[in-house]
Amino acid sequence: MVLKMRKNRSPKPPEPCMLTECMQVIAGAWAPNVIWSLRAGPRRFNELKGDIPPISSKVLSARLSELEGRGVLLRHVRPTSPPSVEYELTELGEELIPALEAIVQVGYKLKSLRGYEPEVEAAE
Amino acid sequence: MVLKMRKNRSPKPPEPCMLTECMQVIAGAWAPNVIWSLRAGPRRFNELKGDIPPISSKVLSARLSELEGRGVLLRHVRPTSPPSVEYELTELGEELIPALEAIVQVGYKLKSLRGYEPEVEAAE
DNA sequence: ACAAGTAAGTTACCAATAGTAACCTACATT
DNA sequence: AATGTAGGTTACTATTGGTAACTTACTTGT
Repeated sequence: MVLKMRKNRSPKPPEPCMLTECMQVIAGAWAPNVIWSLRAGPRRFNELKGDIPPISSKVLSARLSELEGRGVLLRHVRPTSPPSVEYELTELGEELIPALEAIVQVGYKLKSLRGYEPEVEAAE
Repeated sequence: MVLKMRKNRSPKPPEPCMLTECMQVIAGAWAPNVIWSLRAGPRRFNELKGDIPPISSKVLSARLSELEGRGVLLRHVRPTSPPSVEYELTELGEELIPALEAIVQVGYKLKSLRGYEPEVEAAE
């Protein structure tokens, strides 16, 4: 018995594109966390680094300038000494919050679905 | 004038962890697209590859076995000739759909925010 | 006066992940 | 016999991420 490939369910898919479209905006390591940390207002470089402990300066720096380039956040240098830099979400950046909230909700649900920790035992 | 670092807004952050928690489940290239393609029912390897054109066999294969390992989807071999393989979302996998829907919604919103809003399907 | 601290990064180096293209097995059709 | 199909794997390269040390210019502590 030979199989035939089923057609694409969406022959000229409009939606997968939209998924990819949005995913590209929040792409890159820790990008969602950065946006999430900024949701309640402006935040400085080292504050963000403290909010997201396992992130390094290098990656945070890279992510911030990418997100700035994509119009998700603004970089604002303040004339303190030493100079400090504040980042804040743009209007576009704020559009992303509902999606991140949905992801956080799933986070909680996954925890309760699993119920227990799938800790790996020995056996290598 | 010297600055003091503001405290973490969430001193023992429960929510950033939940974000990361869920993001790890959908991590890896094209993982959200794979889940999205499976949302309406089971799908075979080459069908998925057709749904997500720029994905390669290698990456699709890697993503599918990771997602299987995380309990997001099931792999089911059917005794056709040549053997065919169907993938389908588990209950856990279905929990992710609302978050992906939220991301898709943002995708649409970004398009209109940016201005180029070609509701017409013209000219490729 | 001089050492140490701070903010916001950058740099060099290495590891992990993703992309590209060729290849594989076993069976079916032409 | 040659070609096609399904579901991958393999080798190789390119891009991304992680670690740790270093930088610049100003401030504070001893």
